Amino acid sequence: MPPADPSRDSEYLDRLRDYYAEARRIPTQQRICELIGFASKTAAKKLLERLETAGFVERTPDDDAWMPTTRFFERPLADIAVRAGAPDMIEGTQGDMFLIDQYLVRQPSRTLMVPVKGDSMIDAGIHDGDLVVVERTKAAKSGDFVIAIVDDEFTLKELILEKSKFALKPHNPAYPIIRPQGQLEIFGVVTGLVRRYQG
Amino acid sequence: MPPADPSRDSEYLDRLRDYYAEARRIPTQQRICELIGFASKTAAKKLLERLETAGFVERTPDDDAWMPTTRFFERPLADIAVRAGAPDMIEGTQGDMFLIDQYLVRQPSRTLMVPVKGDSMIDAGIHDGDLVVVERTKAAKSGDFVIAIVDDEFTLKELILEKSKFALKPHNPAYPIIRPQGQLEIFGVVTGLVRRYQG
DNA sequence: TTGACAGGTGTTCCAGAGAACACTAGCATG
DNA sequence: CATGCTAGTGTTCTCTGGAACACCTGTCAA
Repeated sequence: MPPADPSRDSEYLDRLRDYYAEARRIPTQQRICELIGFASKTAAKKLLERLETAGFVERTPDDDAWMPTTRFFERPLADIAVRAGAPDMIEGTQGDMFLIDQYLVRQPSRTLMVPVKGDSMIDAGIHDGDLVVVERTKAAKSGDFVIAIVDDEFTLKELILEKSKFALKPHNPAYPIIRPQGQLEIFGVVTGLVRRYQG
Repeated sequence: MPPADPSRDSEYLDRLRDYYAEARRIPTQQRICELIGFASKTAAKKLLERLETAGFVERTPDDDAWMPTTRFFERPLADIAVRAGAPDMIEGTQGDMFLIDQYLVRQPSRTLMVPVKGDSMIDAGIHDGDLVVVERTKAAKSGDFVIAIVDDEFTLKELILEKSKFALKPHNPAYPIIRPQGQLEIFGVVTGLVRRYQG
């Protein structure tokens, strides 16, 4: 038997990551045995349980299968605060697509992307040309950035509570606070933002 | 029996997408029945086969399970500039579809995500806690936002040309321009930005 | 009118995925 | 030295996921 190497699991984890990149799922216990060379499924099961306590995988909500956590995809996430030198060890890999999507979108069927027009939210770091991730169902609360419908126009503002009435506050001193007369119609809540530089 | 509705599958697809967002896998035939209301697993199987020909799912390399394709992760892109009233037209599939990852990442193997620390770029709309998309290969040019290595520390600044020498300019008046003595080492070029609101 | 097809229901059957349990070899620790 | 923990092997059992097949019923086209 090989000596107990505490860093061996990270090598195993790499195998699982490679498999996930191809098949987009955590391998079965049987396939883990093939991938790593275990002779017994129990070893695979225990490995998964170790990876669970380490925070790389977790049970599905139905508790009938394993799923990766965000830490599972963590490889291309560089920690610039800690690292000194040795930048080459943090190369990204092919299979890590859809990390961003999963980071931003919780309920796909209720989520859409909305391009930002204008600079009324510039002081909140939301620029013209950015794309905001909008979740339609979410109940908007004071302090949320929302897409509201004012005079048949869509507008992105912060929802605030002013004397127990809702109002829309731009983040740009050049624009006034919007205090709607009747009902304030909220199209959706901004849950994320995406920006692309240079072309 | 309900009338054959050609757009019914897209509603089913939404259920699968929501399930995938939670459990990170295509549901089993049995669970598809629960999610949608099918009484027979065969209906679930045929649905998956339809979605395969439509290009939303495919078989794993081992041909023992279903996995999502890139089309599975497409999000609707709303054009609020056109709007005028009818926001619900965006519900349908007719609008443009859009892949966040593809939008931000051109070369996955050369791309990584870097969390932003500090507020030295706040005036450029880059906040503490944002994630920037960094491409390692790209040749940096004046005007680019770059991750540079200064004194063994990673720092995010704008690369500028000052008297035919490169320097690093923060976008926050509280910080000074960095004029490196010797070689200025560029780790990568910022090609995108991702921000998540509320939790 | 008559197919043919699409989208379902219902049923049977089997492989395999995972749980559970007993057991073992190294390695640390008191 | 005993003790216990960790990371494995090997085995059995159960249950479920999926394939296959027969059948049903609206819709549309010829």
